[in-house]
Amino acid sequence: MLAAERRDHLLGLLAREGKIVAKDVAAELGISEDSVRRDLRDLASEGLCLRVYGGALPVSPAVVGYTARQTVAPDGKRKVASVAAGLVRPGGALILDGGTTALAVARALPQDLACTVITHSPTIAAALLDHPQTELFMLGGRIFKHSAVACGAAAVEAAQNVSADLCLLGVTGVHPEVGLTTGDAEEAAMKRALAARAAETYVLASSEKLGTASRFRVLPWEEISGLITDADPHDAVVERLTARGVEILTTG
Amino acid sequence: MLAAERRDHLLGLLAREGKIVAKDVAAELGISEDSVRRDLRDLASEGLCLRVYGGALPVSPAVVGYTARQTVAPDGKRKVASVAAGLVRPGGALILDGGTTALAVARALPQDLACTVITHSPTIAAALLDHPQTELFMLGGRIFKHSAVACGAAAVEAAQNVSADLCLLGVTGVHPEVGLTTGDAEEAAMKRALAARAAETYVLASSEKLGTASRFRVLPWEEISGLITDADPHDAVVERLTARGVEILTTG
DNA sequence: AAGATACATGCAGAAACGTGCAAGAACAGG
DNA sequence: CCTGTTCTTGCACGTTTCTGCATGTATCTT
Repeated sequence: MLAAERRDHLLGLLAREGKIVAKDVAAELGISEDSVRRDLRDLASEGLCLRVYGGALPVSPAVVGYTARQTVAPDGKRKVASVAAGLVRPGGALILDGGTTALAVARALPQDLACTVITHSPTIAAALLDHPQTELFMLGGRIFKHSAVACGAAAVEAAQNVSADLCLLGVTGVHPEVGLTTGDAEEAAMKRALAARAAETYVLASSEKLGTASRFRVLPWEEISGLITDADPHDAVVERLTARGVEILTTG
Repeated sequence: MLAAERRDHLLGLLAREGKIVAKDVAAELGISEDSVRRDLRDLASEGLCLRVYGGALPVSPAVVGYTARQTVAPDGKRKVASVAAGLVRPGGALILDGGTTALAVARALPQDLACTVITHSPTIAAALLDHPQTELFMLGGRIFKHSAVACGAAAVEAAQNVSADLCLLGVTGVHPEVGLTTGDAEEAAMKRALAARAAETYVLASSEKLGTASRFRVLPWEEISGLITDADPHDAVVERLTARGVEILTTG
């Protein structure tokens, strides 16, 4: 059994059954539980699954379900979200990506802020329903379960018809050389489409994502305006990015 | 059974039935009451449920906010939803309208039903994210706050590109002569667009809507396949509708 | 007030985890 | 073809986490 084959099997299982039990898979494939755990750890680090005690679950950041449902985002994400929310101008238009950090941004927006929010995430749209002054525009399309956002041809096409002042993107990996990456090709394409429709694009990246890279590139550094992170300004990765001319907004 | 899976089960139960009895769940899942209590304590500490003596209750929607987790539908709506959910065939495609009754239908769909659901409601999309077998398609457009669904030109246009076996519509008024009505012109247009894309259209109407009418007409009786209601089959309005040749599905 | 039920806590066995290590396979270069 | 390197895999070990039971306490019901 090839390693890649095994990973595919795991991802298939995750999509089909909605969960992976390390012990069962090990028995089924006749390999050690250690290998399964190693694979799951790798997949999780690429943002393709969510590791839990005993196995793994589909990565569904904002999904109603399982433990991924953090009502209260961890401290780092909240701070990043709060800085990002500060970039939104009254009367302006914001394109908001999916994911937990973006959801935290939606929650951090003042209740009575009068602006337009464009999103492809039903979760974020639902979260903004109680902002009476906020004009909401939903980009439709096929919903990708693992990321809980609309992706694919229809969604990308829908994105062509909007434009905004600011785009806030969440990603899986932030790497000085590789750029911004994510674990799914369709998602990457969608994020590109979103970024292309805004005058400025900022990336939301809590510190644990710095220095990591996933399979699919979203954008090179040249095409983004800046990075919002809770990492230390003297962090090695942050300094390499600064040297590359990337504007860094920290939560300090 | 994964610990995370158990927690999800609890949250699902909370959303579906509006309460959790620790003893019952323990028996149902074949685990100790202590584990259930521990889980409930954890969930409560995250603000995901309200711990009470003997079990737990959902937290108020205002607190959780972002998810579809509003209070449980009243009994009548739940019964209507359950009948409606029974119309959905595995492998089929369903167009699901917005509104509380439609949301109840979404919740009543079996967790592992393999079908396609097309909706213009972010709330309903969010509610179906944890159905791994369900293909979700979101119709985008401007979100109308009072009804929390996408309406308007973009949404109607998006609807032109889909088709389904079944459309389930919620309305505000159900009147033997006037037909189906709702309070907003854009919503009415959207509902018409949805109905036009399905082979069959059924209307969801809890009994309190029978005999009432709102300002804008959605569809005349000729264009719908039937009505799903919890009203008595001998109700005056129901009998008038039967006389007009409308198929009535009751919850009895 | 008393019995019943639910609860928190401590504890022990079990299960899952991470790490280091060694055997083996795949690979590159000589 | 041989050799050294790298990567993968499974095992062993100590650690952490989970789960069910027992105990004593709090809360509800009658």
